[in-house]
Amino acid sequence: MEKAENINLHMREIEDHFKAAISVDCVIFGYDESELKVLTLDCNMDPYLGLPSLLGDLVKNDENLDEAATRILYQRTGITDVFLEQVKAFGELDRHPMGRVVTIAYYALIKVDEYGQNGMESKHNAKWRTIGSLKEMAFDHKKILNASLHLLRKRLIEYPLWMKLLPEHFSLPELQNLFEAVLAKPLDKRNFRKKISKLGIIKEVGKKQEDVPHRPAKLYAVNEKKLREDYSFLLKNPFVS
Amino acid sequence: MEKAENINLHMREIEDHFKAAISVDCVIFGYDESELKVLTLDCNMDPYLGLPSLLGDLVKNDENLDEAATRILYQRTGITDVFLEQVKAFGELDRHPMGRVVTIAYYALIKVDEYGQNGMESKHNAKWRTIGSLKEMAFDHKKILNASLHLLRKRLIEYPLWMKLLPEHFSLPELQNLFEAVLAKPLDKRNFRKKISKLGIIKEVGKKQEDVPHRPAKLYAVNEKKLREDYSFLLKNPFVS
DNA sequence: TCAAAAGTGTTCCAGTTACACCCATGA
DNA sequence: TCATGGGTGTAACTGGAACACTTTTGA
Repeated sequence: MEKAENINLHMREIEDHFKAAISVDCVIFGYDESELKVLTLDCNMDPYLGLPSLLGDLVKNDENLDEAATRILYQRTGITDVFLEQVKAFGELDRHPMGRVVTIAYYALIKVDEYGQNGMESKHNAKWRTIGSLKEMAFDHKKILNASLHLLRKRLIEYPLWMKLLPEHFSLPELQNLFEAVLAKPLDKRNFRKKISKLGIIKEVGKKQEDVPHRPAKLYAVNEKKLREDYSFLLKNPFVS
Repeated sequence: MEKAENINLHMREIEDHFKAAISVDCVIFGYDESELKVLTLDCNMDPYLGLPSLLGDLVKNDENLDEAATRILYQRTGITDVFLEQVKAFGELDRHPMGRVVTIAYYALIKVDEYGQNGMESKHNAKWRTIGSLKEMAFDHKKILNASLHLLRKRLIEYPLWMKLLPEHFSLPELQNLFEAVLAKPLDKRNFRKKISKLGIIKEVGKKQEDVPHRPAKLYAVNEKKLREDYSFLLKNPFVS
């Protein structure tokens, strides 16, 4: 009796209670020209007109949060098979001028060369901007970006996530530049190479850089076999376990 | 013109769009009798009748997520000044039988002795259960617990969060037991003591255990001065930076 | 032959692990 | 005096940090 009342009360609460819109915002990281970049739009909403914003959308009623993030990525970039991980929820009262919108932040890692091939950048008005150039952003997106970058730095040290940002063939100097760009600090070349080679998850492809005005670097690719043995979750499931 | 339309479209989307209820669920950790425990309720909702559940509530329209978590803690335990950190959002479609409820998980660390003094346990029907005993839980709360425990383990290694779980005066064996309970693995006594003493954030209080049938252990307390120097954020702001 | 970046090993220090015995207390 | 857990140091190992010169290519 009392229990049934409790349940009814609870049902009513959910039915009648203030409900908020739920959105997903994606911090889409790319690595290009030795710099870490984020895909942004120009905000078209007061009072943030013209400021860079992340790519986001409201969550639909038939998709869970991961699916919403995947959909947004696909709609905005045409890319599937993306590495995505949830960062956290942001729910300040005043974070959205149109009302209460709680947003779930995700970060994504994509290969800029594949994205560029689809020619999606101009189609969707999305712009790659370097991390350093993003001083002011729309909504609380700067806060979201900072939290995402913080997480990315931790993840990059723990897991070989860099493979999600690089083209199929890459050189060790490129890889080191990527680390330096993400971690925002210089690394020792010899120590870096030692650490990478001990991981054993890259292999030479027998090619070299071309058209460079200096000694060309050897090119490497991810060693899928070794990767499967040590980090199978990175292949199977795009979401870090 | 086009922009204004866009904004109107966006407003309408937020106004009209499917909105979900947003809740906060708290994984309240406590340490007692050499075991890591979680504060739970008995679920009174089908189909989870009688299963242990976390303490949660819907988020109100005038509070942000952190405030909601703090309020839930206070209402359920009477404790203020709690250490809280967001874990992540959980938003599976079928996670709540009454409809779409996206929940934001937090974990909290409280001192069981203070909580017990308030006599809140019986008043609120909340029960301390050991981690090991929680095999099946209501909703997706087992998943939430696992994610929270995972985060706690990482945090405990990085920061002296254990001070949030221990009484004012504690012994080194107690502290080591806490680590072993959270990490679920045995630690070497001498190495453990070396590491703790090198941190320099605890000091002897000049007392010993009483009423133990063996050599009594020395009691320690947190060295607030050193803590302020090294981890001021743990005192100022309950949320990990 | 020069400029520019690629590539390569060794030494040192610090932090982690492994390990065994004596001590203080109450019964 | 015995049982129980508290308290202590050292040696080997491992991972990270510092560091400078030779090689390969295109211009």
